[in-house]
Amino acid sequence: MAERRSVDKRVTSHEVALRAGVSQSTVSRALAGDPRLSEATRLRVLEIARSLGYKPNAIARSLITKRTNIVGLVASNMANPFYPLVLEAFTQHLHSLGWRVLLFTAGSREDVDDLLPEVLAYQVDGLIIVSAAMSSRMARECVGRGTPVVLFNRYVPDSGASAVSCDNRGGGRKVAEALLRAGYRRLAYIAGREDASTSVDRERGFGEALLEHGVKTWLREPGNFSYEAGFNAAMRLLRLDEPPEAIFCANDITAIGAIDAARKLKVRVPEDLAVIGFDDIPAASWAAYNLTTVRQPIERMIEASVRLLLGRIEDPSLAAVNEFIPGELVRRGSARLDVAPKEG
Amino acid sequence: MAERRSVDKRVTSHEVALRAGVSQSTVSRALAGDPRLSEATRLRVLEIARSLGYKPNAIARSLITKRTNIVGLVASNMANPFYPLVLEAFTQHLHSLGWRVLLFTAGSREDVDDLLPEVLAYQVDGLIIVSAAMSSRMARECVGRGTPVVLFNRYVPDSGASAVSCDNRGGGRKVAEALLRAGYRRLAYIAGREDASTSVDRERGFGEALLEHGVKTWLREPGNFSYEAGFNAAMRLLRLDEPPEAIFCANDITAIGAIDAARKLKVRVPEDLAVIGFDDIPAASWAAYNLTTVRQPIERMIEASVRLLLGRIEDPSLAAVNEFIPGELVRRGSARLDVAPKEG
DNA sequence: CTGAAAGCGCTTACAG
DNA sequence: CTGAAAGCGCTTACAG
Repeated sequence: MAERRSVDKRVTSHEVALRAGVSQSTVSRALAGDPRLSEATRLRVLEIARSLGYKPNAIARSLITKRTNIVGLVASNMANPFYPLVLEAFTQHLHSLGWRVLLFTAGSREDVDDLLPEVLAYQVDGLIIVSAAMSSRMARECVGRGTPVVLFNRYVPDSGASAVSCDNRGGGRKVAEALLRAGYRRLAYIAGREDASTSVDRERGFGEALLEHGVKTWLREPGNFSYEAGFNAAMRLLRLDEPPEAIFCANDITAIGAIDAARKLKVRVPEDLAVIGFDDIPAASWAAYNLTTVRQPIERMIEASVRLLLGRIEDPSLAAVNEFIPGELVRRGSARLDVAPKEG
Repeated sequence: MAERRSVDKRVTSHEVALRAGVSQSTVSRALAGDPRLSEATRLRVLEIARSLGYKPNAIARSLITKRTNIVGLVASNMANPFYPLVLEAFTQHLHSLGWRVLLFTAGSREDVDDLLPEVLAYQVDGLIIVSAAMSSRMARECVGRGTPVVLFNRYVPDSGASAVSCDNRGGGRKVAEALLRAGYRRLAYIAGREDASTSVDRERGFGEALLEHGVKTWLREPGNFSYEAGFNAAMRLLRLDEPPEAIFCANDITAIGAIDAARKLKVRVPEDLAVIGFDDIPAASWAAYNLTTVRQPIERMIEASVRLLLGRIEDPSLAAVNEFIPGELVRRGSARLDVAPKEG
């Protein structure tokens, strides 16, 4: 056997055909399960394919079918434990449906715009963009090539992209109403990034509900969805001459930082201060925090996103759709929502 | 314009060639930056390509070059905040080098084995498997097709796969030695999954060092790397007639659960109990936990993994390599390592 | 029921 | 400096 072997020993349908004594087309048909093939040939080809470890080259198939069965997933902000959960749920859901995921990370709309041409070069059949927007130019580009887009926890009206989001505004309202009902009056909001619709919408719902109930003013601190921002913002709030009785935070990590700041200042939670977050990440239910929060319905949001995306991949004539899925207020120990507060 | 337009408007090199009045090969060369092309044609072609929004089809290119520039990344255990960080670092590092990431999730060796044929069908140039192993059969399969594999925080000797891992055994030793030096004697280990080399090696190093210093026995509880497992295991340990003075946990999440259990039982950390973790996830430095832990050097581990993988992609004759990178003991508030404990 | 052939959109020797 | 042609590994009309 002085025969030269190529370095890479990937087996092709031609080799299978050779050994099976059939044409290459027949091999292709056997693996595709074409019903026209005779049982005998099909079994023989399959057996030989198996013994050689043959699997059709998905790249070659994609070129001819013009379908890669790949979804591009643009993720962001892995420092917030909510998003790894989203990422994992997306990949598992898509895999179970036979799809592959090409992963990218991008923090801002600009990153997304820079990245998208690279993603599109790989001919992804669809695009999921988590928690980041895109320019209308790039949105048009996607529409132009017929690549459907779903925005997750973001929306860009008239972009041609579908969007699935937690009802952040409604969530903010629920928090405001629960706090008011429990007698809290002096309230504060610690924001996330100002360019994030999640934070903006949560704040908007919160403020609207306060106004509707006659509460005209409240405190506000900027933030960026991080523990440190929550810690520092709460420090500033709690050192005020008239500190807030309750703080609503743009997300759970921020709320956790706020709780630690309160403890550092010997402000008791919930006796002296109520803290409410948004997301319901695993740490929210850790005993040290026991955080009251608005739970984002991850499973429903993922399910809706995938349904909308695959629907438009199958039928490109479908219109873009926006879905807002309500979150649920999860009552734990960081706020006394069922009784009037101490001085209420 | 009653002309029919195809649904998908992806532009090809042929269209660019047509408009530029050159051959399709010339378009390909212009975009590849072939130096033989005249400046004039190159610029003209590039300008037309730009105006049409043309980008070469990476799938077609891959078919001919037999290189996809895609790395398959098999991730696991997103519930442990350490791994999203790893995932993000990998994608960013690979992207900056011009590589794409095809993402899969798998919890066990069996999952990996089931998944790998799908990954390989996409002709990935290399494979990174995070925190899970693979059968030697699949490892052989990868070697056979010339697809290099790097295992991250796992190793499979003689598999042909490279491996990069934190020096878990050394980390366990450091913890044991620091505790003994500080005077702790009655010690415990809360394990992770028994099939995880990370947990096994940490425990081994811990036990070895104890034995070498004459400590012959210690307590042990099973676990699974989760908060709940840490909480429950610590509950059992602390209710013992002679509870441990210090608990070393297989990872940070487990340690955080253990701290919360201690607090629930009014056992003070670190006064009555030292708790030490492994990973140094962000939550380890949250004020509520202030966890002493062994930091895994993520950046160095990622850098080494990518270097080993790409090295073997460029030169398949390179041998598989195992690298163990030392972790650093980060001293925070959950253990008194610089003084003898109360009753020491 | 099966095969020969075309073609997906590129890259890259081979010519000139 | 540029073009015509082959070919990557498939799928899928088109024949028979």
